[in-house]
Amino acid sequence: MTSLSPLVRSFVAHFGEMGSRWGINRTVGQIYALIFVAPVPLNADDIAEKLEFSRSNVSMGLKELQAWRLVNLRHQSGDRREYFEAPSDVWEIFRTLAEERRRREIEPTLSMLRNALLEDPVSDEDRIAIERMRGMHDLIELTMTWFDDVQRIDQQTLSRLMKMGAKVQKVLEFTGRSPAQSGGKR
Amino acid sequence: MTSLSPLVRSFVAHFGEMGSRWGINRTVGQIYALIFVAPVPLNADDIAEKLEFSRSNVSMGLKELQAWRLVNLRHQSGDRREYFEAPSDVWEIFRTLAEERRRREIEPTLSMLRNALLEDPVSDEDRIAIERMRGMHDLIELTMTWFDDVQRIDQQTLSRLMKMGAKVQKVLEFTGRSPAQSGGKR
DNA sequence: GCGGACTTTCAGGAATGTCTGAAATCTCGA
DNA sequence: TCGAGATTTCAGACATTCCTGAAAGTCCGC
Repeated sequence: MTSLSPLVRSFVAHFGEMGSRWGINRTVGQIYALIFVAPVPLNADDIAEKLEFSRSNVSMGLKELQAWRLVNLRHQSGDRREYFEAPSDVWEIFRTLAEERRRREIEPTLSMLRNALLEDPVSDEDRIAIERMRGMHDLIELTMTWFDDVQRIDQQTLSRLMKMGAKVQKVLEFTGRSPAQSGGKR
Repeated sequence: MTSLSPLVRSFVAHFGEMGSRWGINRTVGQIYALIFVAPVPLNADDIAEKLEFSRSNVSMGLKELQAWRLVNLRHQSGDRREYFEAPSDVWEIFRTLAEERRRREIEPTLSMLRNALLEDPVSDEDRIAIERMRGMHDLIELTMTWFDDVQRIDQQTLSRLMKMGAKVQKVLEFTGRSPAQSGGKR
């Protein structure tokens, strides 16, 4: 196997960088970038060789990517090694990422906030703190409900909706739903 | 100034944790959490005392929060110190965060991808890599355009739209635009 | 149940990132 | 211009995270 083309090299480097800004470690980002642009599934040795990482480092990175459900395993006949590939559909990757982050980070945050909202404020400071937390809780919850809904829309329609952007608002005005009456601001 | 209530303490701790998972350092997360729930603007000494950080650590944290435009400065008459507060509107905080992340991370990524798309593939592998990168580029660009649009919708309408969730799809079917013909897989 | 191909685990060294106190800098009133 | 209060900078101590090679583990055909 030959070494990386400059094109792929720069892509890989960039996602290593991005990964580390998003709380994913650099090598994991690089491994994923490589798998993503590869024309065929790769095995751990391929990756170690191309990125010049130790074999064990690659093993750990792949394990992490599997925990994030970002890679699919393939087997090639007559070869016992495992081959890894990324979904070629970028939407799917984003969706998986969002789901995992939600499970790992958003849900625990929501549950911490819910607990806080049940507390009896022992002071004025607490009372105000709880008020603020409620604002955050409500926004996160609304966003998550919306996200659930949106996930059920098929991709084509979603694409179309997104391209409409703000125009959706116009369409909405025809639905008869009282236009901006009372409305809980905040 | 008395020490933190258990309620606030756990909120602060949680956001320290979250911060470190999102590529923001722990102390910065804690400082922001404290400012967010505080009933009044805080100065650097208040923060250092309540969180038991060194004064200089707080100074650096606040500088970072300012760079992210997440805090507003206040001055109190007869006091030369600077007081910091967070917007009490959580939407505004999220919007600012999204804008900054976009500027710092998404835009550079888009520009790297655009450069890649202009390259002449020197091999089959490159050709496929470019194909994949185009998919990613297009999705990011679509999302960003959509995001721009959505930002222009006022909060109340946006809230209403989000609560509709997938129902928006139904409304769309009345617009005459070919109703989900062919049907996007998945 | 043996041998070999492949993978994972793990202790500890390397690299990175964070936090501090001391000193420098800034700012404003007198 | 001075000086006191307030803030920032920065070198190095400290802490965390990452990465590696060696060793152990797993799996399968025979």
